[in-house]
Amino acid sequence: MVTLAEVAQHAGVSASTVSYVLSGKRSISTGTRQRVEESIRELGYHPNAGARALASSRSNIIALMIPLRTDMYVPVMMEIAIAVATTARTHGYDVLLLTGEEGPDAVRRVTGSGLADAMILMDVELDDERLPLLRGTDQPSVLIGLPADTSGLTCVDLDFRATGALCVEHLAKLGHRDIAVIGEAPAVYERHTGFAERTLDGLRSRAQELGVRLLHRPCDGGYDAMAVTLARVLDERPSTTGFVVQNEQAVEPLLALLRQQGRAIPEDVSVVAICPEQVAVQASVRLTSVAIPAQEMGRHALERLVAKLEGRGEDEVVLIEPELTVRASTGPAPSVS
Amino acid sequence: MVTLAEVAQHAGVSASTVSYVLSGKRSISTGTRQRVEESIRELGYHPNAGARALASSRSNIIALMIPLRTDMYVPVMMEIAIAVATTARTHGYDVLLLTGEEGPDAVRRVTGSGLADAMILMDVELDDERLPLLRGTDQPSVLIGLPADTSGLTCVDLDFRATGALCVEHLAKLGHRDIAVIGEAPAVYERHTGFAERTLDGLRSRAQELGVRLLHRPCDGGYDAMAVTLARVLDERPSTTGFVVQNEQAVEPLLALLRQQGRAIPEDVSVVAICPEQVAVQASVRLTSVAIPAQEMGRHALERLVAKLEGRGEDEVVLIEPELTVRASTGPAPSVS
DNA sequence: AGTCCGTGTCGAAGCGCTTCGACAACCTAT
DNA sequence: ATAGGTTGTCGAAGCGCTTCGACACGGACT
Repeated sequence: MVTLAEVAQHAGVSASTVSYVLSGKRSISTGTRQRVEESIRELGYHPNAGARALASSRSNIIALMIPLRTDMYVPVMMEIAIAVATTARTHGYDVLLLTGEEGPDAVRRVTGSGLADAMILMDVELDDERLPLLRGTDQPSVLIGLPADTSGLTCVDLDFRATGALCVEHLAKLGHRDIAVIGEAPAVYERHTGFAERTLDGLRSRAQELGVRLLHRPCDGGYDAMAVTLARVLDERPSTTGFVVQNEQAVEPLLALLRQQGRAIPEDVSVVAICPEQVAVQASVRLTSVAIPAQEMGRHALERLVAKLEGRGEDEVVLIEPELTVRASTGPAPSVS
Repeated sequence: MVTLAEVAQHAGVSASTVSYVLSGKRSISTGTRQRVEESIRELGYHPNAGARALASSRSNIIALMIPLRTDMYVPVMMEIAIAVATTARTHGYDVLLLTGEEGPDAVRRVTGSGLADAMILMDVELDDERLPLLRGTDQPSVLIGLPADTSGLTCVDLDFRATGALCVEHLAKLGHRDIAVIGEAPAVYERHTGFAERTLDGLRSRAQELGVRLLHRPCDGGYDAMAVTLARVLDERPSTTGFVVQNEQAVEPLLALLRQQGRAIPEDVSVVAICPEQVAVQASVRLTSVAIPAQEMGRHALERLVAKLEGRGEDEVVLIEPELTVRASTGPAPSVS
């Protein structure tokens, strides 16, 4: 294990000089700098993380709390996590992975121990129990997702209300007057995860504005659940010609079931999905969809956080503008015959 | 920020005593211990991670390198990562998330800086360039996946060779004599990720033993790729009645396409999948499958690693026994008519 | 010539913890 | 009673780094 002191000796300078070469916090003559850098390379020196953290009270680590539930919108979570991790590296940070399991205690532990300099929370509930802790500490944090009360917090999220509105708009413009919304799993609503409710809000209010009828049903993933839900929907509103699906895991089942019933997409029914790009493209019908920009969310969150760490950047709510991509799953509503 | 010294003062003992209460490395009288513990609670003390790491040269952090590619077997990766993280906590460790992006440098950085005490590598290639580094350091590590040469390494993986064998066996026993294997994406084979090749090995050798004909085709995920692949397979081997699918993303497309061609599952063709339990259960047909035990792999890997950190535990290769669960997608081969 | 300032370097203190050796106090076996 | 062993506690020395103040030096001013 090579130490700063050894590098200093090798380069014929003092330890502090080496430190300043590394941090750039004081000016160093070109000659000295080069000599030091050469020594560092030659000896294969890596600064000791613990010592650094102790002396500077900065760990250069960012904590990322991901939800424990591995059964929901997994690819999105993963993509966000990866985006956070890779972006973090470009700013000199590493990422500590915390699962929701510990709950609020994890926040206490991390801030208390100086393990991380800042944290990113995913899967934020409307009234999340971790929020008071975040407000009560001066450790910077960013939420991915939107709680009910965002005062004093920095949040990054897709604008799900606008997303909902966009979907309705698209279908309405095509002449659909009866739209069914296949929502997330009931558990998601029960947990009051904001995004699902906000999507619904956006759907409903735009539907009302446009005079479109909306029927919303939560739905678990998988074929069986989707079959039951679809049957109920069509029973209650046989005139339904447009679908908005928010549960990734229900997308493919819905398409298959519709097809199976002899309803052609998009001739008889149109389907808009709210899902990652990849799902929309790989589905059995190229889906008109609003993409969930997981990568962008992760990157954004991290960059906001770094800004806060560097003293720039206020608390603010960043809502990413949704974009609807028209593909092959939507078309004009069938004319009433 | 409460320090050890403050706790010591509050409890009326020396700093070292508090430290020993915390670590349990020396015996402490019950009275003293209780007093100290009370002070800790009262003051809300959390040991400083950096100081601890510096003094003890142990960070209590485990690095987890996950693949960068977010488009492949994502749920499996995520589940492993979560299992690693939660299991780590039960042993007092935290998990640092590294993406493959940095490549071998990440290994150098982490071992060099003492950022982590040990590491877990996922997505190991047969001849992975990180392996020499691992062998050259005394930092413990565990691979999830199996490289070509496992000497001096600890590896945890599903026994994919046995998995392949199991699939063929099951189909053969049902009377299928012509089996098509829908493999992972071509890119996976090109990267020489061991598991895909080992599965194929197992499939082939058992097929030969049982006198079954095998046709293997790599296949990207999604409908289009699957459609092309399936057409080729059926063209080349019209007598195919059994399928083994290894690419999660191809499962549903395959089922849909078969159905679309009027081939009933399992009456006309049988399908065995190698995929996470959830995929098998949620598919449009309940799939006979060999589960990829992601959680178990993550937990196992972590526990091996902790064992090594504690001086117990040798280098060894742990192959998890595959289990085939019969569901509704396989049945007797149609009698030749 | 003397003063002032900016630049580059160094020494030393200290971050909060672990751990080693020392030692007082007590208990047991002679 | 005395030697020998436990048991519980303390003080002090670092772990490897950052950072502050000091200072030497040379150039640009009066």
